[in-house]
Amino acid sequence: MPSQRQAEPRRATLRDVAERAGVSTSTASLVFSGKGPVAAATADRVRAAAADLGFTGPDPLASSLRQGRVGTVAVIVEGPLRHAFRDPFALAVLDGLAEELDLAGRTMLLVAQPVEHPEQAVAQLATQAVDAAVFPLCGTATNPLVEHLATRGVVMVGSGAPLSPEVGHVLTDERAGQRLAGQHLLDLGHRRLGHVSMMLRPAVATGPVTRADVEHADYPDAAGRARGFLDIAPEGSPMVQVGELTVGAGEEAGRLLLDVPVARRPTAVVCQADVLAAGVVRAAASLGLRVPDEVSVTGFDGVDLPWLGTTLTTVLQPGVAKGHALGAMVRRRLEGEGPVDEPFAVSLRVGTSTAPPPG
Amino acid sequence: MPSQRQAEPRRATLRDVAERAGVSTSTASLVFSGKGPVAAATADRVRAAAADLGFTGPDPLASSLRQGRVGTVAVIVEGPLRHAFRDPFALAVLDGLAEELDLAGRTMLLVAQPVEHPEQAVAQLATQAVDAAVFPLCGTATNPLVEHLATRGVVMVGSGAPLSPEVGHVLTDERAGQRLAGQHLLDLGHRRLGHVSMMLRPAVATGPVTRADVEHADYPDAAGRARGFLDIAPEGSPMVQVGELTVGAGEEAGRLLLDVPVARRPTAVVCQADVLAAGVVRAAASLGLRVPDEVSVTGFDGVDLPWLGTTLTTVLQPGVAKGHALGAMVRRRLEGEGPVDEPFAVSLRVGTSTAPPPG
DNA sequence: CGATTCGATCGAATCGATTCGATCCGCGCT
DNA sequence: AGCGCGGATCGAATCGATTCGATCGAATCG
Repeated sequence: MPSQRQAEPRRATLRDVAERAGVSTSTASLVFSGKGPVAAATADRVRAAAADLGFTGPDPLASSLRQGRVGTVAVIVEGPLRHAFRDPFALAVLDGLAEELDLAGRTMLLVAQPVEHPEQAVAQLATQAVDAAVFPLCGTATNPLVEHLATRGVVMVGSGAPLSPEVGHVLTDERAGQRLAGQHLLDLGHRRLGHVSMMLRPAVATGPVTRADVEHADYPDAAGRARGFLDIAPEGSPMVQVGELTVGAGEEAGRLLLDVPVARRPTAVVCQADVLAAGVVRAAASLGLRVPDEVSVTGFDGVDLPWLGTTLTTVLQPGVAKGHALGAMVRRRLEGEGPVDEPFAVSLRVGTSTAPPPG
Repeated sequence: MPSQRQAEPRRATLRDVAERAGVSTSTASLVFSGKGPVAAATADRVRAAAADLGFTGPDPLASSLRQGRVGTVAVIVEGPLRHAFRDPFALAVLDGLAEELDLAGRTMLLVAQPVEHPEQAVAQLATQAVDAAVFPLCGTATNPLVEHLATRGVVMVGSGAPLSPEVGHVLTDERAGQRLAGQHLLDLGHRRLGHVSMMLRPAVATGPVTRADVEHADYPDAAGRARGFLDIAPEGSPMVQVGELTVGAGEEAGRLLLDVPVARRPTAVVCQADVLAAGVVRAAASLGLRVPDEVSVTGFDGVDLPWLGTTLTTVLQPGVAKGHALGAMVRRRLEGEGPVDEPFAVSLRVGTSTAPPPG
């Protein structure tokens, strides 16, 4: 191999710049940070020297070390990104968060935490300097990262999980929200309801679940919504959980609920997410059932699914706004506020996917 | 406000640990990095001291400053995340990239670069320490970040853009790839082709475009694919570009091409992306045209669109693999390799969305 | 048994900035 | 003329580690 004999030009430092401008490094520092009074002429000399030397600005590392501020916020996402972000709602939250953090001059460090080995994320984050960590998507109730970050003194913010007194939350009342959708169906006259739940614990397959499964759930948000459904649903209403948050899984779940003798078939299906509801609508179509005439379907989130002919009746939870709220909470916590929980309001949006039951 | 009189416990440092264990900080450092020979007994004492003091490990900032290695790779995404990642292909690339970087112990710093004010990203990145920067989605041909990062000596890798000798690329031969799809249609007997292009420049509206627009395009990938189409398409074939990479925009474009007198209507539409092709399929459906019997449609990427009844005939470009390739190139460049371009192979996958023309 | 070598440990320099307190100078005020 | 003040600048300490070279004792070798 060609021995690269170009004595590595060594990038210019603040000291080089100061020297060239004939000032002390302290003065040069003031020029770039703008924190102290510097004569205009001096400042110009320093800037000229910097330009000559190709000095782009103080080294972020050294600067952060001294100031004790990094400007980076870890964003923890459970599972592979292509799963987590397949849900448009997750994307919306992420986007709102990004906008809000931008405003505060902070950048997102994206950390994908493996579902099977969540502890691996600890090693990954241990070598990264961060001011705060956000759990933007409701994940498991407990998370090995919490202890690590807590002892490091890193501020944590989440949206329902992980559960810990150290984590501040932007909290949706999942239970009441889901009840809203269920009640709407009862009001329309439905009496046979089905439910499609998000994953109640990691690594499950799509299939029926019981009240007991809900009690022992690992994902607080899914459990909360399931409780909301149980609050209003007649005893024995069929419930199915999906293995992943996708239209395909929703369709599979929908078939499980709808492909049964008509006497047992629910006249309405309450889904914990719009993507799942979209799947159920597709399942209904493939079974020759018209929505909403023969089956009503509700979702959760209120995301945009232009390819679905129908506008879903759904529990509206503005994702971008939720991201903003998370970002704002990060900012407040970095300013010294303690870990508090803040409510995030949801509401029912009636679309064209619900109607009175047939007959 | 309650004056917080808890004299800030000051987090333990390596020196504190060393002192408590009765060793020098150099030895303590060796214990944590495992870089030198340390007697087992000594190591245990140090670890015990660390546990007592709640010392989680060396401060990442100080460590990085000394070692000149941060472990962070900036990932630049043009436009709001909810737009960029609405395309499943983009997600797949991101995911592959994340996996590959993880393997190398590096973390992704996600930077959303505003389309209208791309220069704002410079300020954002200027305060962040990064080892490398990746442009995983083919963006505009030029980017203000390139100059900034180049003078900082940050390694850059992209997938087709920005165009600069400093940036190494994982390169899809867009033109040849798109030609594959076009040729397939010609072979089937089609003679009237239409084309749906991705954005040829930032901030455009969905609408017709000409050969000249292709020449002056700002997005190399869209331009390349358009050239591939032009290579094989009969003179005067209608072309439309979309304003955003979504199914909705594709549908709009599809209507523009297909909602015309039958004599002028293309019998096949070549699309630059699967999401756009999906939109065209929907447009055809809403116009009462059967796919593929009355209209053939081809896509690009080969992503999973379970909700679309059809399997698209498409130019297969495995996204996760491309992400891996990008990550691998980052690693090699950080090991000293220069900025080279590496080809990324694509192939035609024949699905159920193409057939011989009617009649 | 003296010379070597090796393993374990330490001291000090270094990475590249920020910031506190001190110094210097010129100006206005009395 | 003397005093005080504030703007501009500088020197030195500091942030929290890593690493190079030196030291020292014990084990190995001839």
